[in-house]
Amino acid sequence: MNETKTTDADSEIAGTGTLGKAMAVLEAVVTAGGPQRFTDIVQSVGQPRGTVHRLLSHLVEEGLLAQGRDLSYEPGLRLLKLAYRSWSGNRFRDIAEPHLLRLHELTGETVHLGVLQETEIIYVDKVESRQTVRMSSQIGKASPAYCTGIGKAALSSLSQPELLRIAAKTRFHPFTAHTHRSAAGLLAEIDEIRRDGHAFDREEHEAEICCVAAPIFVPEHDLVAGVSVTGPAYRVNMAQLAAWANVVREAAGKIEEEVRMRLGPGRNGR
Amino acid sequence: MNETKTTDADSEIAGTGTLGKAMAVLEAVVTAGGPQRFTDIVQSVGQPRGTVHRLLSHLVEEGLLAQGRDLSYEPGLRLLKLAYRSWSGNRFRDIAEPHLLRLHELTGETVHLGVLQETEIIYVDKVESRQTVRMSSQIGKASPAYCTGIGKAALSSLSQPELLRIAAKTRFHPFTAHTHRSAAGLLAEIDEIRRDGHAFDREEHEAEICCVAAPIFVPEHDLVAGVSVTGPAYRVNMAQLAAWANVVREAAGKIEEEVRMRLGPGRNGR
DNA sequence: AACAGAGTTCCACATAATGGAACTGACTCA
DNA sequence: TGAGTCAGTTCCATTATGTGGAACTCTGTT
Repeated sequence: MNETKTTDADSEIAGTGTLGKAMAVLEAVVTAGGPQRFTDIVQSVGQPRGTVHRLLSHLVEEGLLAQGRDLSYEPGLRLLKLAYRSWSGNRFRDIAEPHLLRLHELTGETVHLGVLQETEIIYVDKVESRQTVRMSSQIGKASPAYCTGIGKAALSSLSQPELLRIAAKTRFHPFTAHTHRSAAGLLAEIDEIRRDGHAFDREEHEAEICCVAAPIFVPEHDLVAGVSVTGPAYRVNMAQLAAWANVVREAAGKIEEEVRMRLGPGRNGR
Repeated sequence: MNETKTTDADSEIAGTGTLGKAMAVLEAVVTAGGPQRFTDIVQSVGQPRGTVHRLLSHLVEEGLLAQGRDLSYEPGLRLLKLAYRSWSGNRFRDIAEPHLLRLHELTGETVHLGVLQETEIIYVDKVESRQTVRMSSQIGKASPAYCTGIGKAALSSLSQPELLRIAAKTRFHPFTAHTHRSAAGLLAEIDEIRRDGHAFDREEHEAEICCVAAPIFVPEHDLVAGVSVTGPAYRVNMAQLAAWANVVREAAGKIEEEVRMRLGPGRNGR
C-alpha cells in the first residue's frame, strides 16, 4: 500500500495536473450513485463549464464514463474491466485465497480479506457463507478502519506514530450504539488487540453483525491488512468468536509467512 | 473494416490528449499481470522515457498505481474502489439481480449477466452454483462475444449492419475444437439464434463448459446484453440446456421489461 | 415574443506536458 | 581499480495542450 506522504494537509487540487482533474470528475460521477447531468457535475467539481465539458468528453471517449441518450453521465464498463484484471492479477489475494477457503470450511461463516489504506480498509477478497441471502460481491468496498474487525486488526500492526496519525485523521461516525466515538477508546482497544493478536467487531459498524479478525503485516511490502470471520450476532455470539480467534490468527500468520516467502524481499505486495 | 484492432495499440495517436496517454500507461501495467519495471513500461507504451516517467508518478499519486520498494509498478487499490462503487450503483445490474437469483434456484447452475461492448461481452453479475469449486468473482471479466452464449445472444439483437461491423472486427481465435473459425459460421448461427430466441455455447470458449443464453435488448438505453445458465458438460448435456432455454428466455424478457419500466424512456442503461 | 435553463462551441491565452539529453547509482567484468 | 552497461531520475527550452469566459444553440415555458 502506498503511504503517500504528500503532506496532504494542504489543498489537494491539481497536484497531478490534468489527470488529477479528470479523476476528480470521474470520482464525482461514480460517487453520485445515479446518472449525473452536466450541470450537476459542474456543481460538484468546482471547475469552469468549458473545462468540465472537455474532461467529460475525454472520459467518455476513453470508456471510463458512458453517456446516455438524455446526455447524462454514468460510470463506464472500462472501470470494471480494469478492476477485474488488476484484481485477478493481485498476488497477495492469490496467496491468501486458499487460506480464506480453509477458514471458511472451519467456521462455515463469511471470511473477508482487507487491506488498510489510510483510514479505510478495502476488501480485496471474500468467501461467502452458504447461508447468506445476498451474494453480491463486496470486493473493492471501503469501510472505515476504526469500526471494523479487520480495520482495527490492521491498525494494531502500525507503529504508534503511524497509528496516531491515522487516528487523528479519522472521523468517528456513530454507526451503531457500540461504535467508538473518539480516538481515545479506539487507541485503548488497539492496545488490547496488540496484546491479544486479534480484534473483535462487536456490532460496531452494522447492527447484528460481528466478527473476529487478525492482522497481516508485511512491512517489507508496505502491506498492512487483515482477515476476518464474520457472522450475524444471532448465530455467532462472542464466545463463538473468541473460540475462532485462534484459527483466524493462525490463518493470518500463514498468509503473512507465505507472502514473505513468495513475494521475496523488497517487492511490493499491493 | 477500418482501424481498431483490440485495444488502442496505435490506431489513434492521442484522441484524448493527456488522459489518453495516462490510460495507455495504466492499461499497460494492469494488462501485464505482474509488477512492471519502468523500462518494461516504456517499452510497451512507445512513449519517451521522460513522458512515461511523469505519467507514472501522476498515476501513483492518484492511487491508480502503486509503486513497490523495488520501484516496480502495480495496479493500485483506487481502481477496485472506483469499480466497486460504479458496480454497486449500476441500475441495470440491480434490476436484473432478483431474476438471476430465481434462475439460479430453478436450475441450480451458475447464472451470468453480461453486457456487449463491441466484440466483447463484459460480465456484470454472476450467481454461483453451490457446487463450484472456485468462488472467485468474475465480474468485470471480458470474453469474446463470438464464442460465448451471452455474447452470441447479444449479437443476435443487433441490426444486420451492426452485426456485420462487429463480425468484421472480430478476431477468431480457436479456443477449442468447437470454436467458430470464421465470420461465416458465426453469422449462420446468429440467424438460428434470432429465430429461436436463445443461444448455446457448446464448449466453444472453454472445453467442458457449456451454456444456454438469451438476449436482453433495450435499444432506448443502448443496452445490448444477455443472461445465461452455465454448467460443466458432464453434468448438463445439450438436452438439459435445451430444456432450460424457456426459463432463460423468460428471465431475459422480464429483465428487459423491467428495465424499460424502471429506467424510463430515453435514459441510459449502461 | 421574451425568458430561462441546459448543453455546446469558440478562441486568445498561459499553463502544463513534452522529450532529448545529461545525471546518478548500482552492478559487472576485465 | 576503472571502464562499461543498464536502470531510474532530473532538467529545461520548446510548444502543444488544456484553460475558461463568453457567446451560441436548443428546447421548453409563460
